[in-house]
Amino acid sequence: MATASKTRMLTIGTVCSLLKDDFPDISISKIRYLEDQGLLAPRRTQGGYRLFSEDDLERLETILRLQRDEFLPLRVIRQELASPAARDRKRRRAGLGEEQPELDLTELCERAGIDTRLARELEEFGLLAPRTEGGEKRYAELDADIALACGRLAQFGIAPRHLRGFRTAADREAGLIEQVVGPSLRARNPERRRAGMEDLEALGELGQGLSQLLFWRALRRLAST
Amino acid sequence: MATASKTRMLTIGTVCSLLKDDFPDISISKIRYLEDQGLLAPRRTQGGYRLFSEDDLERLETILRLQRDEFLPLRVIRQELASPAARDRKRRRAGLGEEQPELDLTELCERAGIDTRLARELEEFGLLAPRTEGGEKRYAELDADIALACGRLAQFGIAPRHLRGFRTAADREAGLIEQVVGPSLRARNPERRRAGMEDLEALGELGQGLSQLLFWRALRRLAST
DNA sequence: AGAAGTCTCAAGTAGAGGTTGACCCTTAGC
DNA sequence: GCTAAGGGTCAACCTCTACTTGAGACTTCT
Repeated sequence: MATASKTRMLTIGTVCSLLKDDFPDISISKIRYLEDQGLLAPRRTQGGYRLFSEDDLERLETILRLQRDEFLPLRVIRQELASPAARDRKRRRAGLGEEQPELDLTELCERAGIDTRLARELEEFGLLAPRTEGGEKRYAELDADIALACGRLAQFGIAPRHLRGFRTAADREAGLIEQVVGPSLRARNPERRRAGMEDLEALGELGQGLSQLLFWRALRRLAST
Repeated sequence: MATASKTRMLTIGTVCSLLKDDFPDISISKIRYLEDQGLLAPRRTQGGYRLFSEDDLERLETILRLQRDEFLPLRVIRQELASPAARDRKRRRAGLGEEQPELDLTELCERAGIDTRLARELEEFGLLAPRTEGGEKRYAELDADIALACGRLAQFGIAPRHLRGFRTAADREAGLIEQVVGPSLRARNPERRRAGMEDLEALGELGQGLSQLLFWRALRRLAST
């Protein structure tokens, strides 16, 4: 009886109360129903009690999130979860970014009005993200704009390492949006993918607008003290 | 009977057969039902016949698409379509130091098109920051814009608690700038304070631009996988 | 041993999303 | 002006999803 007794297993009631915070309308009978519909398959004790692993718990959370936030019907959620095929494979360079011309380091520095030392530093802190191609770094146009902004900030005494936080914040915010539109973007239905791109665009605008407003408010508070 | 007879208007049966190709399960009764549910509002003849404009047709297509491909319930589609009233890009960004009129909760909710429950939630997570004055909460104009953005994000299933990160990021970024200009702003010398405000403004723009660019880059990466 | 928790299975419920039918009115074409 | 084809409302009905409830029996914990 060695196998898997290590990892903590949860009974249905425990699972239910754990999720009650995030999903107030969970219930024991609902969990059973979801199993009945083929969305969950918890282990069982010899006596027939359901035992939920951490993975089961996570899966259940995903189900509830898709249901609550994406309004997906269970039938669709089942499909979504059944196909881990959504993982990569597709080197589709679609949409949002049409193919952009790329720059090398010298061009970037010239465009941004910075020196290579600063560029190297920016790269070190993840503010520039070139792709390497045959030993050569290639920068997107966007990176030049980023470098320009950073260069000007540097003139105020704000070094790249201070700016790392900007990047991680942007990444986190994008990650949030990913959670929302990711499934659509990876959908098999091309119409749904297109809609996903549209949502991505809209959410991007909204998110950008929001952080802009919040940032501005914080600054104003700063100004008025 | 001169008015508006120029643009071609369609009867319900025509609309129905036009859409039959793309949406086989459309029906006259369904269109009527959608109107009943407040999703459509076609004009009427004196006799009471529905008359659909091209815009109505487009709107109907959108509804059917959202329903079929995104599985959105009508209630959500209605919201979705009702909101783009927020279309106006307000570049209004009054100077940092200026006095702004304030709003109370009701006004805020109305301006942002959200309900008080959401407003309360936003406040809970620090996205709205009213000042309390004699037991009354007073919101800045900026808060209304923030609430508007959050409301729209909520329609995408992004709840206030997911947005807390946006605020903390904005605060951290503002804090960074504070470190640079803070001393000037608190200086006794008014000339130096003025210069500090100018720097604050410039740094604000730069910081905002930077996080915008970084966010955009992260999204593009998302779009191209 | 006993209380608290869980099991299954059948039946019931609430709401979304329409459909159907009865009955009457409009509109376009002759 | 007549008439056929199409449209209007309204109430009742229907189907499907997503659960809930209750009865009766079993399991687990202490």
